[in-house]
Amino acid sequence: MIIENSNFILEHIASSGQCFRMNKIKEAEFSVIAGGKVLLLKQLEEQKVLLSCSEKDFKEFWKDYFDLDYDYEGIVGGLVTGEDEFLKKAAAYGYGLRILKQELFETLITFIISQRKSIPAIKRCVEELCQRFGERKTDTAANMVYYTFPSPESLGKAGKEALREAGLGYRDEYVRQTALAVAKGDIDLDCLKTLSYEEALKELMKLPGVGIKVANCVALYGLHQIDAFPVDVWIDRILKDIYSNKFDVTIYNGYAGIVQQYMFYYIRSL
DNA sequence: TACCAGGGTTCTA
DNA sequence: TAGAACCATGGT
Repeated sequence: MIIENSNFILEHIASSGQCFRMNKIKEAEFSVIAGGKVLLLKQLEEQKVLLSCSEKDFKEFWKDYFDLDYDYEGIVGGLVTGEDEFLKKAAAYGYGLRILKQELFETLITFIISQRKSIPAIKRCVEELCQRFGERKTDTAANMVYYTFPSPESLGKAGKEALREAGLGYRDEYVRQTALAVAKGDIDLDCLKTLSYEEALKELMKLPGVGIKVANCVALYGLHQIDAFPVDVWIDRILKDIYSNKFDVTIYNGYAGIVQQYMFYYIRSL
């Protein structure tokens, strides 16, 4: 099926460092694995995308996953015509970026893995985990064999050696213990969705390997707390070098996380 | 070959 | 309480 939507550029979303299982297949064509499904996408025009799924799957899952009901055009347009010179350039450069609504457990584990790793290394590591501990599936429409993201149970009972072989390094125990906590019900991920931003951060940071930065990424990409503003080494450089540590995030109340995403994407291109 | 990566935890002063 | 040291591994 074909959908038309403004501010939806696959190239930018796939390389924005918020999801690690969206890959470029060839020019303008991408695959993404989420929710136990695989989807192929092709950018036909700036506002036109071809999807391999049925209309039913689109309505029930992918539309929400790509947050297609939210008006990014208004926000990004506001930044482009705003007064902040850096954000003007960032918004123009990253036009088409959206904040995905990813599954909570996958977001939690992948961002625990992300610490002190480059994006290509994270993607490789996540794929390795899926192949070792996920479920093997075949999609006839996409003509693809793929692996789902592992369940909390399968990661919780994974051996330390197997996790090391997947390239987790010292994060192996973080992943195992966190997966175990979810599997045993020591933390109720669904319950996090009912909490405020601050309360959710507090709960997330009780988990091993989850500090303030990872918790903010989980809040933004997994809980869709759109005001979350994760500060990693790149954002930290911007706050210091561009804004002399005087950046006022409260100006962007209601969409700070989107601002953060455009900053991150732009600074990495420089 | 060095250096760095969407950091967190623990130790030390 | 703030800052330094340490952690394992892949990409460039």
